[in-house]
Amino acid sequence: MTLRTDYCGRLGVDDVDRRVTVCGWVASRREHSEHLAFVDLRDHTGVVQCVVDHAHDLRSEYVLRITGSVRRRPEGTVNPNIPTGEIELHDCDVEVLSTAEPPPFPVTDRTDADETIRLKYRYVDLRRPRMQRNLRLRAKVNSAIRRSFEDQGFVEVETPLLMVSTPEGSRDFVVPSRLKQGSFYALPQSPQLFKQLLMVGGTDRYYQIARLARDEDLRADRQLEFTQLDAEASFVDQDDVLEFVSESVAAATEAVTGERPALPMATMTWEDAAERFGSDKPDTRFGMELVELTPVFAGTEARAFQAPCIKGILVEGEGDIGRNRLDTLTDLAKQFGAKGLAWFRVRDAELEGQLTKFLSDDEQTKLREAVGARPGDLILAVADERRLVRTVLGRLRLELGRPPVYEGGLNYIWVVDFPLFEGVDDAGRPIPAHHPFTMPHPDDLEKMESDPLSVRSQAYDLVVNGWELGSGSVRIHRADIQQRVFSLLGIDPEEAQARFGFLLDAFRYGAPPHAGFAFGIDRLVAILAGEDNIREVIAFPKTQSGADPLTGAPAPIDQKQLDELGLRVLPPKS
RNA sequence: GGUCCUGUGGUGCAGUUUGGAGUGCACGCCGGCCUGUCAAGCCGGAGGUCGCGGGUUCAAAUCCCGUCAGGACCGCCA
Repeated sequence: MTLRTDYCGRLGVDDVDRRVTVCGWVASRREHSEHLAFVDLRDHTGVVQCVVDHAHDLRSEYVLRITGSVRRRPEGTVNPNIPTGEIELHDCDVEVLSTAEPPPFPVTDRTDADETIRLKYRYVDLRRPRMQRNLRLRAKVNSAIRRSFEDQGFVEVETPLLMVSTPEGSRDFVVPSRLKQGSFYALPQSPQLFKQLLMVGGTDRYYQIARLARDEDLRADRQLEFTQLDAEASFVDQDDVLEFVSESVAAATEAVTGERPALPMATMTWEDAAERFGSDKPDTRFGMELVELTPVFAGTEARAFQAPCIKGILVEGEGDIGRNRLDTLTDLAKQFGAKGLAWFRVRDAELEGQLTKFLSDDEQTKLREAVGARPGDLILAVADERRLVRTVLGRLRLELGRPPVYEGGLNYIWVVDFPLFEGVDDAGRPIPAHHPFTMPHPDDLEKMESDPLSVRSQAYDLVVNGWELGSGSVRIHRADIQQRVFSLLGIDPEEAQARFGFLLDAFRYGAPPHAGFAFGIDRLVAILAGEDNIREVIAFPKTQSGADPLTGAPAPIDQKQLDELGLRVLPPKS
């Protein structure tokens, strides 16, 4: 026996003449006189209007239980703006279950209060329809993902929350051990090593909706703790992984939007993404692609263009851009590492810009043709090392043309054939682009030692609207290849044993070929919910400085707790 | 670690450029009136450490320095 018979927002004309009981919060009170008042009662399904004859003591956000009779509203008083606008509850018995202080901010979707206050009073904020919608949308996504993986034969396995700290990757959140003072657990940045162990353990197909933590600085799309769909499968290749992940993402999308994305999802090589979009997470919702200009200026007199690589982008209709804006863009380009930014305002017969006097007529004509410029357009170009040119222009492209992340549909795209290494460190050693267990591309194995930077890997990212949703790879399961990668990275056998010994040991006992993936559920849900910030789809998120205004975390702990852990806190640096 | 933006009754904002009385708008709150509203309406009222500290000045919400908090971004996030 529950306190209610119905939910507010679900009542309609079909319920006319029923005597119903609803529970909820006072969304608004419109008091006409001592003997006529309207109370809108809100629960997570919506609001329903209750005609109450004495409402003076029913204030905003009071928690009420109202029993009343459903009737059609009198002629001329129907409210077409709300789903329950055709009916109302009359002849109401009102029970005050709980009184309430006036809320710190309006509990509506119409205005947004300051986020600190919203987070401090998150329990009030969550009453807003938008937040309830986001929570429920997220639950739908989780459930669709689970169903999809279950249907594809994956088994859910939980992995430890307290694990050993490994030096790779992001900074670990660390938990002191009381039983072994001076030793620490780490919260998982990823279940990576455990899921590979599960493959060695014969699990065949594993998935998990995993909570993870990384002690790095926050962003609109990054929290200290976050949620990922994590999956791994044995005896599969890259295409299999793309297929089962695509299937689950499609199922989640369909559960929310009602529309199933076309499968298979588009793929693009990393090289293509870098060349055309200057990014490994290309936003393909708009054009403004990077145009190769190196041949155009092969023999140029212009010093600024005497560089290994020149690329440009066409900004349509911005030929009248002001000097201020150009200076801002130039500053941005420099911030991204460029030496400068070349710009050309496209006029009818000529180009206007700081470099035109150094360019031949032929070069100017070819430049216009190469980018497809028309009078009134703007051309931006960067000359430098290829890698730098790509990223600088890629970022300028986003700065100039990128719509909000949730606009223009869902552009899922797989980026494949990532390089195995993304440059070299100070000691000249290659830096792994993914992680050191990533399988090189079979066609490139020959080049591993001779030209490591050109070796592709069997690593792949899923990107949507310029957001990296997730990444994965085929893993190395052969000791000889693993050994070659380690030695390229300068990790000798002893060190490898010290760092990943338990995984390498496991592989000695029969490792199946395996591959996997993980994608961020916070990001997926945010985009599906039309939010550009993942905090809006997390019930209790943290601020950019990692604080929770509601609970006060992080906070100092008692001396007694420190003593038990054998810890001493240093005085703050001055 | 860095760059930029923001901080003004409970909420959202204007006022800061060009210093001159806490000056204004909307919502909310309290009281009153009001029998068909729906962000009800009308009348009245209360409510302020202009984030905090210091400086300049006859005078600071406004200018300067520092600091705290929030946000966007760079670095960082294999």
